[in-house]
Amino acid sequence: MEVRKVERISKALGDPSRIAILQQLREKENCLYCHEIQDFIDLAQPSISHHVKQLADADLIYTLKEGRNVKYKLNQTVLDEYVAFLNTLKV
Amino acid sequence: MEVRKVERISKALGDPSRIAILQQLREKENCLYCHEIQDFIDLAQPSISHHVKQLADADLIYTLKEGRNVKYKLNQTVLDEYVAFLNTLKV
DNA sequence: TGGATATATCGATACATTTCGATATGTCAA
DNA sequence: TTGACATATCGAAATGTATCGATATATCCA
Repeated sequence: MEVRKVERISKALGDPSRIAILQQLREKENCLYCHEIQDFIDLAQPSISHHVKQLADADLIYTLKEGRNVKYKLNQTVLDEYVAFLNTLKV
Repeated sequence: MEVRKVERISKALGDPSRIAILQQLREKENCLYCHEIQDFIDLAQPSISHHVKQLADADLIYTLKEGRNVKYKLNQTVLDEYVAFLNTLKV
């Protein structure tokens, strides 16, 4: 994995709201709707939109449009590749 | 692992200079001296000092004083714990 | 069609991080 | 002891990120 990509993913993971989104995504069996995020993150709607964009731009999540709703799923491949990179740092 | 800690580690990993330091630490068989960092990172000395501090504050590296030199080692336990946390995000 | 709902974008402000020169601290060696 | 070296800290400037209100866009439904 490219260093630039590792940087992007690490930055995306470096925020409590975004970590919470990923954790909730896991809780919801990998199917989280955008409007559900307001239930557990106390931020204005544009801020939430900003955070999911960071996660999507880092390819950590897929975004799937369903009418006027947006559904998210974890991109497990990218997460695995990130973990694989981290493991190469070990001796 | 606490979310606050995950955030700290992720932020530490979210910078190309700090990634380079960890990669070089790996290259050097887990024994990197502070003054060696200037050989592969083109930043002023205080900036390098700042970056290793971020890594140390995140517990990703140990710092060992040897006279006027400082030696770094990877904290493999913390890296493993971080990876373990990332794996809990998977379904 | 028109009003309501869901999400994204814009522009501004506040806050955090990076970077550096200057300087402090600590250690070695002559 | 003194001078040179290695690293850390400080303070300031530049840059990047988070947050919000306002507004745009797209979709649904009555």
